[in-house]
Amino acid sequence: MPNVNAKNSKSTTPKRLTPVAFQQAAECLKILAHPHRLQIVQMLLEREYTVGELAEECGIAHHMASEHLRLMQRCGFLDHTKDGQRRYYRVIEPQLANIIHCVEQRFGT
Amino acid sequence: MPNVNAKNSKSTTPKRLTPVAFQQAAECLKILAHPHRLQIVQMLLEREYTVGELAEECGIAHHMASEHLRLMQRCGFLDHTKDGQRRYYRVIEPQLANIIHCVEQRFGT
DNA sequence: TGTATATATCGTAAAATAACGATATATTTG
DNA sequence: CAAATATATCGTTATTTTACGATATATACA
Repeated sequence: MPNVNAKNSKSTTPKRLTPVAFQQAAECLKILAHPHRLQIVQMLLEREYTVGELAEECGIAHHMASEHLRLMQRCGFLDHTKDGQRRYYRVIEPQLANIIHCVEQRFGT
Repeated sequence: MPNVNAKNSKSTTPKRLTPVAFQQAAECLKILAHPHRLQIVQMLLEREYTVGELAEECGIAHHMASEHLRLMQRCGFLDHTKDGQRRYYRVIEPQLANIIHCVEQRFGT
């Protein structure tokens, strides 16, 4: 049986992940796997938005948008900047652009 | 305000998705967002495997692997070929390779 | 200071998901 | 045909997720 994940491999090719890594990855993907959260991330990949703007665009209550943003901030997808009463959210996880791109390819048009 | 999703745009750049598309995308991502299913997909991107082989490698009961495979086949991620008692599963959704690559980049090493 | 606005958090109830034992089906082999 | 093997499905229970009203906090502004 070939060892697909040699300990001292110097290659940069993808490797099998540990059970803990799969666990963490699943938790993060689960956060993303929600219609409104996907829409929010897509918008934030374009530019920053406030909680209220995101809520309006998604057609949901403001406190629900706030909750979605809290979840995505907690798992490292997003961060925000305060400006008066407003909070401007933005994407900080680099892989999100690529994942949303996959979603657009698969479900767009 | 710029129109980011012009009806007659000829560009191939990503577009905002419809609510239904976000819904479908979320359902598919939810299927993927499970530690054992992620591991199964990673293995199947390498080559075909039987239910039993996948179950052994993941350390789960065979009937659980069967259930994961059924879910992923139902949403169009996988398909299988029968060979006697065995069923060889494989990936048929093209975007899965890229998504797993993102996961490996984010959670690997 | 009082009121409005923007955002966040809490408690709870409904819905979805996950895991598991038991059982079923299909195929191979003796 | 009977037993063994590989896979699939069923029924149930525990856990997680979701949505929502109510409430809280923080800032702006009159």
